[in-house]
Amino acid sequence: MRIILIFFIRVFYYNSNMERSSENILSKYKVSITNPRILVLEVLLESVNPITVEDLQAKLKGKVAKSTLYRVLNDLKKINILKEFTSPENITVIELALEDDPHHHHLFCRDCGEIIDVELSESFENLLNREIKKLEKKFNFLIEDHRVEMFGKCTDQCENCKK
Amino acid sequence: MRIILIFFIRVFYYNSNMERSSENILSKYKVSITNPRILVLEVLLESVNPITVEDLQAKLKGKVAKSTLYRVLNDLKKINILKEFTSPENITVIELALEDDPHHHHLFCRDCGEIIDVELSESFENLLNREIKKLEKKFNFLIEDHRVEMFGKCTDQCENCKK
DNA sequence: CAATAAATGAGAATAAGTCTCATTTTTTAG
DNA sequence: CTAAAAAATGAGACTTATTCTCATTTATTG
Repeated sequence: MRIILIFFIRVFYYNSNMERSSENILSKYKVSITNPRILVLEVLLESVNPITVEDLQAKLKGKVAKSTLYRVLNDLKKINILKEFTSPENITVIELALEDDPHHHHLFCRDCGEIIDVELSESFENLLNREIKKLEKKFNFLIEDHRVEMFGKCTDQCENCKK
Repeated sequence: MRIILIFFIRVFYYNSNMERSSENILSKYKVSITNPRILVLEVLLESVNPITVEDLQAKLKGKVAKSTLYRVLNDLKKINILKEFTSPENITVIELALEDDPHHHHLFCRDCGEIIDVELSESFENLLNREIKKLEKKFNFLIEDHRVEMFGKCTDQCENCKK
């Protein structure tokens, strides 16, 4: 009994960490495990919200060459675990999107540049999916992905905007 | 009576054309009326769907200098009648958004790069607005604008994708 | 552990967009 | 209608984000 329990604890522990370690992510997608990739993934895993390439570069403190950094980002895009989009000021922003990450959208502050991940209600997503089905018929399109972006100002809770 | 009728016909004719001529748009927003601005606006007025800066440049056939083109685009952004966004391939795309233009969203074809303006149902927009109100409270945010982007493939109706 | 394949770093190259400044065009005021 | 002032333009230099090249290093495979 005790042995069985330990076994399950191990399995659980293993799985819960599996997903989130850089090495495991890379091996899961059959991408060779290299230092720059690990370092970039570590920064991205730590980031709660999307970050700019500039921020990422800063957090890497020169440990990864610029050319390599962009190459790694392209590698991650290719295996479809990195999403890239653009802020209202046209700055490229990236975010890790692992398979089991929840579907979400983005809220942009025009004043301080902060980007917040937000989840919309299930009923909203359902209605959107129904709208999408209508559009697929109307335009003879196959719609594979969508995103909702919202723009505004964080009124007082953010450090930058308080100024 | 006849004179009154002619008067109203004139007023109607005047107004219905007013909105859509480059000169009238510029004077409405108190922006000086110059040739480059007229030319750029004419191309944008002709475009049913959003276009890339490259396409715009091509349609202007060298009649407007590159620096001027970007300046004019920035002028139009400042008076808030030009919207700018980014395709999935990170290409900047622009679209005129005059006051009385209907609220709409965008459908992107990943294969041919086509971008289609789409309107979503009123009930969808209402629900989205309710979601936005919830987010404003939750994040202490003032949300001023939103957009929904959908990505996929036009399956057979588009000239480029037929290939 | 050696051979092969893949990835890296450094910096050159590219491309989108901005800036500068002398000239031209537009607006304003008389 | 015209002259003076203000604003916009064109040409090309400049900036900045991203990609490319290639010699060297690191990972993978057998």
